[in-house]
Amino acid sequence: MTGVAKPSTSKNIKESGDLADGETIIAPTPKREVKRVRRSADEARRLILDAAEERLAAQGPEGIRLQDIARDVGISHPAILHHFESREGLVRALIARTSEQLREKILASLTRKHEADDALDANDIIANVFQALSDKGTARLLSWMLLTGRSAENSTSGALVTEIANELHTQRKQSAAEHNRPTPDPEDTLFIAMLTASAAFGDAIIGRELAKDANLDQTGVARYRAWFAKLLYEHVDNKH
Amino acid sequence: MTGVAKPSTSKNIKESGDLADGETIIAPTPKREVKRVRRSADEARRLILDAAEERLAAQGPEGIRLQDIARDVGISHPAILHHFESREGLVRALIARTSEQLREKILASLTRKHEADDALDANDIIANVFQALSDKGTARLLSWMLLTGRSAENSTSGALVTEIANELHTQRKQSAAEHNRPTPDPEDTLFIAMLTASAAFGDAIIGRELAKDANLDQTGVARYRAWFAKLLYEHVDNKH
DNA sequence: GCTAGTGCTGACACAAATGTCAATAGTAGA
DNA sequence: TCTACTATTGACATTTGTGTCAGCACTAGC
Repeated sequence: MTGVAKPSTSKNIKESGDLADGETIIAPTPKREVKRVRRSADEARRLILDAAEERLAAQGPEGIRLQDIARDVGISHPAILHHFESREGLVRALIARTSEQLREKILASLTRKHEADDALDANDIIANVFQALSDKGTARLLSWMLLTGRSAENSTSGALVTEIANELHTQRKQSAAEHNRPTPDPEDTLFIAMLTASAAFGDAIIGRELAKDANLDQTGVARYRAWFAKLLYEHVDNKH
Repeated sequence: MTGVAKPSTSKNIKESGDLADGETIIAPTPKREVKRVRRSADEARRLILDAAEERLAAQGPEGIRLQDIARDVGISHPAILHHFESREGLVRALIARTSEQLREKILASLTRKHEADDALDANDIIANVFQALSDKGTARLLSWMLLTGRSAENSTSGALVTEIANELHTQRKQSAAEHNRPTPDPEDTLFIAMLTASAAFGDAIIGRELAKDANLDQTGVARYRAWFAKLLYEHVDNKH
């Protein structure tokens, strides 16, 4: 979007920077009259992160450009630098927020199942995990983080799998005890978590391509995920 | 051998630690005396792509910078533009080459198993697929391709899964016929291929993090892949 | 109403990367 | 050996994006 032709000479002619509203171009735009919007720092940060997130999801890593994001929010790009110090700071903040959101979503999904009586409804959990990674380009963001070597600064995504595996294993042990079955192998549970994470992650990135190529529509994708859930479920069922 | 030191270049020096060939750095090389190296166009293209591939694997997408790659090869950056027209052209060529190599590797691995008597040795195939995607940052490249929306131009990666699924299904049908068993569901085979692709793809990107976090060493990772292969194998065994 | 604090802005400085161009120099083929 | 072809180069142009700076303007606290 915003394929507006540049003035090509210098940047002085630029009106107010808001390319969205057409009226500002024609009108002399008495800037003095416009009341400058002033938000709380938290609110401003939130809006900026939202815009950055959207850009990232829509256009990939290179979509994170201060000028563009600033325009989306309706502020000038130095305002972003004011709040995040640098582009790198913005990226880090975005990664941190996204990771935390992912963590909350997935753990919530797991413990929700835990409270319900049926030990683990693989179908729902799988669907939730796949969904969480696909939403808002979360997997894209994390993948970019890994691709650019920013993983060292952020341990959330890594630690998450162990956390999940532990939670899962607790449930499996409990379920096994209730049915008088032998305790499952912890590594088996870990591998289930790892496979789910990898598969969901990969799916969030190439899933669309795969589905398109295989001529799978919405329901086909749903069948695929259900198939995967069943695969795991049957494995668990036969195993313990 | 361009020993020309750019005035006040900042981070190029810092990065030079991972250069493969040391000779270009050490040699003082008075420029006038050096015989200009002239390669065939194909050879030059190959060297440039190799360097780009290495940069990409080591430093991520942003590692593909004409100046750096040119320095790696030992040429000037306009030479790259001469051979690939633009940076975008280089990227496209790299994607094409990598996709093709991946395709060959995986299909070779599949048909190799086909020739051997045992229908499909899941262990080997899985290992090969995971390996092929991890090598040289192939998955990273493809992931970047998808992240930046270049997927439309390249159908290899997408079509590959269908191709694999077809090949796999042929083998399954054959195996089923030999053992007087009912024909397997084509979609089941497709899902196996999709899951394997997603899992291997995801693994190539976050696998390192997952393994590190879960305290899995080399053998642990091998166990994980074997576990996955077994999971599929058992599924196939129970299914048909 | 006044003042301090700070969110925010325009203009500019700066760096880095891609791309252009005319000229140079290997090399194959006559 | 000569000639046409083209791989290759240094210098330059352009673009684009980040970061700096001094000052303006909104709001809370007095």
